[in-house]
Amino acid sequence: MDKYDSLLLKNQLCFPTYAVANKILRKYQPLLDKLNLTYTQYIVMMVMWEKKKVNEKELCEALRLKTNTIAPLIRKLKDKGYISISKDPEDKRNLIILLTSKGEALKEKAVDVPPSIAEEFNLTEEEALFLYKILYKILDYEKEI
Amino acid sequence: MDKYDSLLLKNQLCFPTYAVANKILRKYQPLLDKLNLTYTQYIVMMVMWEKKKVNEKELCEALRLKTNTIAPLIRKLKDKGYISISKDPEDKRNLIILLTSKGEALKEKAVDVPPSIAEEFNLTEEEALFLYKILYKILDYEKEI
DNA sequence: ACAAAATATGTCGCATGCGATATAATTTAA
DNA sequence: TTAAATTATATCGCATGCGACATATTTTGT
Repeated sequence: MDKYDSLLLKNQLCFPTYAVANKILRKYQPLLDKLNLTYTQYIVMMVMWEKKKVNEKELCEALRLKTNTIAPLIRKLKDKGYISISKDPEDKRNLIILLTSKGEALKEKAVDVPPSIAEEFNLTEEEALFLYKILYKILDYEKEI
Repeated sequence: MDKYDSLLLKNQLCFPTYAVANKILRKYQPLLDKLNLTYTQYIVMMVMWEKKKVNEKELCEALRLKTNTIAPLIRKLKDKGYISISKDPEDKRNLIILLTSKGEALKEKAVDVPPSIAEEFNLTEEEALFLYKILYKILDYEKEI
């Protein structure tokens, strides 16, 4: 075991994770082009289709993204008419984000979009399930200090 | 099974893959700051430490990235003095990218960098191996037409 | 009450990644 | 042989993601 072995791409989990994420994005983009959505806009819409109403903090938490990524994003979706944005009168720090009827209607077109990554990349049911479990284990893990 | 179930974040493999990749990047960045490298620059250097000499096409293939991502990147690494770039006299379309001695020296500092993602996120050995296998299965899979 | 801390969101600058397109060099095919 | 196809790389414009920092609002501590 060479002391530099950990510096080989093939010995690092970070690299295939990063490369697979890129590969999946490339797979989705042409499908999402038909909806005139980017991938990030698409996952925002997925949250909106599910929740109908959220504030920005909830959106950040659901998507594991920061406010400085989300803020410009929701403005674009508002411009497209899929969501509305307003201040919460109860607590004016909060943004209330609502799914519009136009946004709701987009859901019909979106049903065709999500390719099953498992099928797309020829994974077995077992592999897909295992992958799913491990990824969420990583996502939910908060290292104790 | 609702027809919209596939539009739930929790039913899609694409989302956790994307979110985990982001999470890993956030984990690496502060460590790489000490080397004054970005993550993408870091994985280029990993290839260079291993191969010493590549052309741009080989780099793109190793990192599964496109030339329009790699091109500006290698120019920055050249500016930092870690690699040299020249035309191949044999075939002037090719770029020859060489690790410099300064780049080689950086390897010493980089040995400390890679956190074991498995340890970092509390995965078992078995989980890490399985994850690794599935990710590379996806990366290497080319759908037949 | 009211200054200080906490919370939610926003702006800025940087570094990606990508598709579309362009350019230069080499290979191929009629 | 030489125009067309292929190959390798570069440029442009767009949409992220992020840390650092700023702003507005609410809560907290004394």
